[in-house]
Amino acid sequence: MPRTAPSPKSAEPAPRAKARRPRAEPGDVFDFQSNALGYQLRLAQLRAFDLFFEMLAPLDLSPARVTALSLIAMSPGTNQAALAKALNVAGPSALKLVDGLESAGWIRRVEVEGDRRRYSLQLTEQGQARLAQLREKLAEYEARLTTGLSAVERQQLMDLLGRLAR
Amino acid sequence: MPRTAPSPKSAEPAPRAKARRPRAEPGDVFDFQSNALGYQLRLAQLRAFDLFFEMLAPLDLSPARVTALSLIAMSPGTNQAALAKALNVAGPSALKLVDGLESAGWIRRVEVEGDRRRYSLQLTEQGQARLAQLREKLAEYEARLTTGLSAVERQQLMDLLGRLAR
DNA sequence: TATTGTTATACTCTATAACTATA
DNA sequence: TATAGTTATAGAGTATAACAATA
Repeated sequence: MPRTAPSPKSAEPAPRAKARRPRAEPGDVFDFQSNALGYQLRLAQLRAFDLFFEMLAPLDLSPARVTALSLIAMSPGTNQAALAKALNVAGPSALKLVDGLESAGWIRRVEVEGDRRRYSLQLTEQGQARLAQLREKLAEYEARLTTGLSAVERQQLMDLLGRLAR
Repeated sequence: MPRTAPSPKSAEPAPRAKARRPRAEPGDVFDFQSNALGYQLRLAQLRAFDLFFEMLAPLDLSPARVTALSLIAMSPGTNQAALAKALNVAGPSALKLVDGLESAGWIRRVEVEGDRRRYSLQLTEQGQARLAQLREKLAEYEARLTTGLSAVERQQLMDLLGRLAR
């Protein structure tokens, strides 16, 4: 992604008559990035994802899986339909998240007595045991993501983002 | 996506012995979202994308296409290889962006005399004419995205995001 | 040999529609 | 009839590998 201009060109000599092509510079009327919040958001998101996968891929986790795992940990016994609704994704998407968490050993599907249509989603013993490690990793991730920001600035950023997503 | 807790439960009576399941609440040790900047970033990004497509789909544009279009408008005559490098995407991805912009009537591939391998990417007359409209739409998009933020807060957010993506 | 653009292919994430088995 | 979970399928986005034409 083009983050910034290659270099300031203000010190360059003016173009000589027709010797140069009309090549616009960042900051001109066709520069739809430099002052675009949507674009900055996209770049920040890309950086956050890169860092996330770098740090958490060894645990077989993606951002979406962590969210799903967190919901299951907070509401043990929940089912896929409730999970899909809470995550605001379609049924098959929730199913894949559950499949992923299950094959990575984090959770298990348990039959529900009284309703043979649904599964109760529960942490495995291994998953339970690994939650502490995950919490540490996530704290480390957040720390690295906000390297260079003070605690106050980090909170400011959270607040401003929250007011955006409202 | 689960944005906030359903409601504060602090006013509830304490659980009676074994009458309740151990159901954790947001803010507890398994809540990996509430205080996670990465998560807030994801939500804000989702909101930004939704709004973008709502407002700019009629122009056959996606965020990536706008970035590509902007680069072409700022560097008329550039080619796909240069575009791919500037966008930090693989060749076939740049090709699809160019295909999309071309079939939407924004740009055209022009043969380059002296090097029959490459195309010169240029705005069409129609594309040229629609740039002003696009600029307006993007300004309106930014305004709607930051509804509720002051100009100072918007700039703060840009700066903080920039320091994140560094 | 290297470069430009292209095609073929694959993988991920997302969605909808249709199916099954249960309720 | 409605619900829970699943399968099949499709589309957007990304990537790599292999290829043709040209330099």
